[in-house]
Amino acid sequence: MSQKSMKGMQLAEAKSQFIANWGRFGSNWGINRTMAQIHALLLVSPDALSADEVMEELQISRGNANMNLRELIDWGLVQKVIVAGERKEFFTAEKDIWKVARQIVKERKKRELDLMIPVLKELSDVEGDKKDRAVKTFTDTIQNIRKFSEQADKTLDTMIKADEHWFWSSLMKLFGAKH
Amino acid sequence: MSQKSMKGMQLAEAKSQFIANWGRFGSNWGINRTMAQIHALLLVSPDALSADEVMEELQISRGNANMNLRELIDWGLVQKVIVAGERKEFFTAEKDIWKVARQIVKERKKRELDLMIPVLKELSDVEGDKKDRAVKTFTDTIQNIRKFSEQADKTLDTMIKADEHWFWSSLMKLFGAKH
DNA sequence: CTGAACTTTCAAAAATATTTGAAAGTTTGT
DNA sequence: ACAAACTTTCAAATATTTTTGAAAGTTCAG
Repeated sequence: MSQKSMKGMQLAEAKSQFIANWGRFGSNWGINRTMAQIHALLLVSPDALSADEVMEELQISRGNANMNLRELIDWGLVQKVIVAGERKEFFTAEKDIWKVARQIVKERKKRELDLMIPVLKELSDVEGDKKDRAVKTFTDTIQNIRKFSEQADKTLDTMIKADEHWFWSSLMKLFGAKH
Repeated sequence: MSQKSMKGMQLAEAKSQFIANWGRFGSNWGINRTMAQIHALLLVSPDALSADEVMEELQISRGNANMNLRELIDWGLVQKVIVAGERKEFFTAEKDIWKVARQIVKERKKRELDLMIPVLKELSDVEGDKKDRAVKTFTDTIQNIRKFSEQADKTLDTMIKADEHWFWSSLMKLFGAKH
């Protein structure tokens, strides 16, 4: 790789760095590396890309491209675009990161928190003597997690509906006021 | 007593359900299943457990238990406990979920956001004609992600330092007022 | 110092997840 | 209806992650 310079790098290099990094971090987020890379590629592409262009750019197979594009659509992060006069499908990603983050929060809440809350409710009323330390620790911990989850549930719902400017400026006012 | 009742399940079953679920969800969070299961086990154990007890309860090998306990300590979620008169080490987990969540946010921020921000900074000043749509889309998207990340960085720092009651009640006041 | 008790390491095995590519399926223009 | 253009499927191959367990390392009481 090139040495660090005062000037920025060329677009092609910057793009592949971005794709590599987005892919690396994506895998900590329950999203697989290729999916995150396709997402990154579409995020920085001015125009919608075809499956072939994605395959070519990322050097992946047709099946892989198809499957991950489908999953990105499923997550609401990518849309199909119909181009007049073209037979094949094109794909484009929402570029406003606030909307992307909101969408991810929305989907993860649906896939995780909304499934966990009923389980916690079920586990809340375990049988047994409340004087038994094992029972007490169990019920206290579950109750604590449950309260936390319900609080988080409400907060995330608010965020999902929020406008970016209102959200950040409210938080900043609030948190700034504290010190 | 009664086999089928409206009442909750027995402790042993509830415990294993909780461990299984915490493990299942943990894997969406950059934490592996066994690590999350050990964490769950310690969360509901009134006393600190030895490595042997963890191995026995979760039916895992010594190496696996050792490695995942070490990683949990690394994440700041589990501590070693010295028990007077005992030679072996015992392990215990913080049970206050607010503290657990704060610790997870702190670590993930350190491992992800704090690494991503400098990369975005580097990618911000790509060379090239700003009239070129490819260049413009790239720089705009990176800039957008960067702004978002810096905003999130500040907000998470506030949360990491916050007291639970203050945090939730502030958010509720704020968000409740909006409707 | 010695050996029992305990912890850590790590190469090989097992389990999981991802990717490939060719065949099957679908759509559309003529 | 036909066939070219395109998309989807999925079983097999690959890659990655996790787990095992025995050996090496450490600690400590006597």
